[in-house]
Amino acid sequence: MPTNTEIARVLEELVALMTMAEGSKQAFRVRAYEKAVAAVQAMTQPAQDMTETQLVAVAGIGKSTASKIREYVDTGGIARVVALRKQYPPELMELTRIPGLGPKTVVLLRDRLGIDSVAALEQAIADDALEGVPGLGRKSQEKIATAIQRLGLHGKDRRTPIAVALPLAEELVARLEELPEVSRAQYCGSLRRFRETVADVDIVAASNDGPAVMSHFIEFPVVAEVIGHGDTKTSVLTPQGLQIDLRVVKPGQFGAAILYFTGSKQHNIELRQVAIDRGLLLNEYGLEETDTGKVVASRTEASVYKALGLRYIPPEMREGIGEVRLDKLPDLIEVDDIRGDLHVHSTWSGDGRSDLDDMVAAAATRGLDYIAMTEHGEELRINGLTRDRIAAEKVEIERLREKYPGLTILRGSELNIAPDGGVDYDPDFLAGFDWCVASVHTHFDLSEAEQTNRVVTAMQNPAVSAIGHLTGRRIGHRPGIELNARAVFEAAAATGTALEINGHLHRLDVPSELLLQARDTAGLRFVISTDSHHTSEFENIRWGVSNARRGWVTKDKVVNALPRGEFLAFVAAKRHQSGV
DNA sequence: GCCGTTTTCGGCCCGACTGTTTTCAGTCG
Repeated sequence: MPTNTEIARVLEELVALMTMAEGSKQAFRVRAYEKAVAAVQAMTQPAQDMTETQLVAVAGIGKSTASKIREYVDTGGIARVVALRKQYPPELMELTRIPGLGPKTVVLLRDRLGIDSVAALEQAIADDALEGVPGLGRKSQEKIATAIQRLGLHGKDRRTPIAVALPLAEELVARLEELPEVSRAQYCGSLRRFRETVADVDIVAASNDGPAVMSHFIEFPVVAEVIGHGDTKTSVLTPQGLQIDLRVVKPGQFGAAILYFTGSKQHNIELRQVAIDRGLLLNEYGLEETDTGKVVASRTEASVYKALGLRYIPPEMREGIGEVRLDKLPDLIEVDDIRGDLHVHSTWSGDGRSDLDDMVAAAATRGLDYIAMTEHGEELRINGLTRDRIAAEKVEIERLREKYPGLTILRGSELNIAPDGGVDYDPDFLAGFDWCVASVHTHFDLSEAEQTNRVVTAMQNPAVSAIGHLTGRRIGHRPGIELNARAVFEAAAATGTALEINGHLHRLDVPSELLLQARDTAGLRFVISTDSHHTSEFENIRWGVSNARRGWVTKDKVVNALPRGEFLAFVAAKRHQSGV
């Protein structure tokens, strides 16, 4: 039976195919299906269990889409998709990946020249055949030829992991803010919304001299190629093929501009709808009265939301999945709410890079109330600690407890979850730890049922306080393990086991789309951890919190936002239960 | 295709840039 993610995927294919059929991404039918994709992604209930009537009740899903979803669930396919695939085969669809080639041009090329694949297009260019086609000239042919050359290097569908894009964006913003002409700069787009991969980096700069900013920008060392260059908008490529778009607006328009460029597209469309209902016009320069053109708000994002009669919606929530129409926004977790860090390594673990004293000192400096030292369990052969080594570390931890009386140092372990759900050490030895996080580090290729059973079994172990980096994914490198997410959430709630939200930019695990699905699981608790191996990595808490916010995680669900006493009570409750 | 205290038809977000046009279509975000 298909999950919501799979249903959303087939609807996304329908969006692409309909774009060809309609000849435009802006076609109302295309946008309607796009809305339906967002609606399915935002649902917390499995669509496969819903009747057509129930599906139609979901905002953004009408009769036609509902029946297609049922058709997909019941038969494993959608006749309309199959028919459209025949009309627009995958090889032809490949052509739309070439920047500059949209549906109209692709269809035109097929009708005029019989071009139905990238290879055929390359041949046509070699034969100099494109210039005869209406609307295409010498420049178009050259642009397309270059675009094909670097297809794969930066095709429209290539996405860059946030771990690569975020540091680059922060550096570019700092560089822009050093320019005398620039008063402020901010990266926007999906990066600001904290998506785990991005297609490009959008930056907005406030300045009264756009052309000057642009000429500085195209000289930045990171710029390998200039794609487009205007007075207010410039697009460049990095040597790695990542596209950077820079927009310059007047300082007084900065708020409206970053709101617009942060998106998401769907969020913007909904905001503009709200504006229209109020007789207002919203664009990247401001919110103005439609009749008079008088600007109502533009300097800050907050002022625009306020003028629209809305509460400020944090960037991480702006996905157009219902946040605009919420009566009350959730009280999202913030970095300042975090009181402790419960997944920390030192050089006692083979892969630790700062020693125990430095790690504890860094935690104390950050003002944390409690931390858990969670060195790797013995089953992780390269990095894990034997019982003797754990006893030796215990002596050191007791020394540090005296040195830092204001910091509660829990003695723990990051246990390895075996394929059968078992963990390192024996029950008596495990009982000596204060806090254990159990994680999957091996056997990533078991079936969904086996993986689910494995994780649920580990949760039933009274020594396991939390499950570390749930899916084990490495963003851009390794997919996560197959899991029945709903079963895992329910078992975590039932056993009082927290789910870790790992703040490493390479992990961000639990993924935010699963966090969204977990919203209505009663009693489920999270712990936001840095998984630090070096003192500098305590900063990862920012990313863990951002990922949690993307999943609409509220403060009351985060155990390491609890004051020390309440947190210790949560730990004790799990350990005293007999293993449900 | 979806939607509706302006409801069953007629709307549907808005603008920059490019290349090809003599005023605009296509693409993109």
